[in-house]
Amino acid sequence: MSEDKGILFEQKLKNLDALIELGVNPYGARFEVGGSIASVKNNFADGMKVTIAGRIMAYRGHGKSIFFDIKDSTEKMQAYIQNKTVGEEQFAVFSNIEIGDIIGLTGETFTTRMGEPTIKVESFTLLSKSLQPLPEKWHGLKDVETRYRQRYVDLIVNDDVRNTFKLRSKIIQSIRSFFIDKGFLEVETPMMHHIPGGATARPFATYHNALGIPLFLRIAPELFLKRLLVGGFERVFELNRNFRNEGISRRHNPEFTMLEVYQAYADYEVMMELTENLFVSLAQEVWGSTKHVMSDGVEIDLTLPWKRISLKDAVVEACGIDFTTVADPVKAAIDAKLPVKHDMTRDEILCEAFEELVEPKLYNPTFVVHFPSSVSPLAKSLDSDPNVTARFELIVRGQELANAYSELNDPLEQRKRLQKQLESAEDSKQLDEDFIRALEYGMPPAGGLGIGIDRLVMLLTDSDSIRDVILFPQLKPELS
RNA sequence: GCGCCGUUAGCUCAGUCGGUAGAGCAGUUGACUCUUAAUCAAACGGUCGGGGGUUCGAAUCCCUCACGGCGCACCA
Repeated sequence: MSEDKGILFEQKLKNLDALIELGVNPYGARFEVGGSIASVKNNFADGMKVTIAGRIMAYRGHGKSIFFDIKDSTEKMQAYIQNKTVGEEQFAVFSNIEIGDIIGLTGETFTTRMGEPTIKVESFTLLSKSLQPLPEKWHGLKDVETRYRQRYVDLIVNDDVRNTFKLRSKIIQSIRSFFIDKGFLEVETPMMHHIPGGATARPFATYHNALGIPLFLRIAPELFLKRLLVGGFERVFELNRNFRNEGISRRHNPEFTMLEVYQAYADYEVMMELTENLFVSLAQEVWGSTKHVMSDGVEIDLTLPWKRISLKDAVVEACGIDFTTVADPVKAAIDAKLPVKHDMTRDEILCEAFEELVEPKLYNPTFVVHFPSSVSPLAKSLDSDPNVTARFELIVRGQELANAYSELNDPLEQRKRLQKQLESAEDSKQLDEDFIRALEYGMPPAGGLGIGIDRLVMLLTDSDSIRDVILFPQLKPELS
């Protein structure tokens, strides 16, 4: 005995031995399942012969008969086993089977006196013996740490968690269909980058032994997707993981799922329409409506059209200060009790004011447009005002859910902007020369869009934490 | 990294003023052939997150460490 797994584990090992003693293989193999429990229940009539498989979730023994609940990926239902139906020998085997075990069974449906659809077991096979005790049947598993660390237990026990992840899968599938139906090509670009680009986040660093070079997990796929525009793919999207070496919070996981979409000959306004249509179609699918009352009691209304406001106007509306023209922006910001530093630029203060005063209060979807060019190095500036860009952020429920712009396709301007950004960068960052070279071949004007999928799923499934929509969220190791 | 809160049986939770730890469920044994949070009976189950301190005595007070939650910071 190398490890003490507790008295319950020992007890279950004894039950396992008892089964082996009776000639039962406790870890069965392939089992021909006749159908799901949901299909049995949905087509229920007395006298049907059915074969199902699942995990035993509850057990009510009555001496010479036993009621138990069995659950598969679709649903839970009651089964009934009697010694006279299966014989004394098999009944003895079954009395060593317990909650948590996975079995397959064949039987005939009937309805109990209390009206419960039930399967009268005629034969059964043990498919997997469980050695760990399941959480309590009534209160279930609540401890969030255990729920995240041992998600498998969370999924066994908590149906709402299971449903959230089924919905997540459905949402992602719908997003794929939405873009594929519109002629977009799904592509996969590198996750390991020589030069991390497309965002300013801190990357995870790794090393390739055979090549002898450092590599970085991508912080965004943007620069590669634009290379594909240069290559002649006019509509592309990528739906996959990004990695950012930053703090973890209710809204941040180090690896998260991002959708990036690029459409040649379009612009940021086309991206707005695309975003609106996507969100509305997802809301219809998940909520059955464009409106939904969240668990905090506040209604989210995604009905079109959505509000549009410029960053500058949004800030003026919130605090009455126009940071783009005010004489001393630092002083004005300090007077407005904004947490600014003395070396911040006018644009940075404007963005700070937006994040502090505007963003948290935008509950219903709002396109905030015209971010300063200085903070948007990959976006095209407006012809009418070169200080701001053809860019929007979509804010819903106080969170940024999407970011899009008319892509800067002027290679000379792009080089200048990236160089300027490098000057202010803390650590030694490099300019992605190949990206510039690609632009020099000519990239069609295009609209580009990024959507944080985890946050979108949070919205649609009414989840407060990103950990509730990521199956295995990042935690510190549990070694104690 | 900082602040606040939390960690008691496998699970869900009590634990009073500092006096030596309890319940329900699960598990074990026994009874029971229509139960469904089945019921009844008995026995079992504890490193009170780890370590240190104060005290005659610590789950309880203090320090420290670990992990988690929330907030801040970080994050175009």
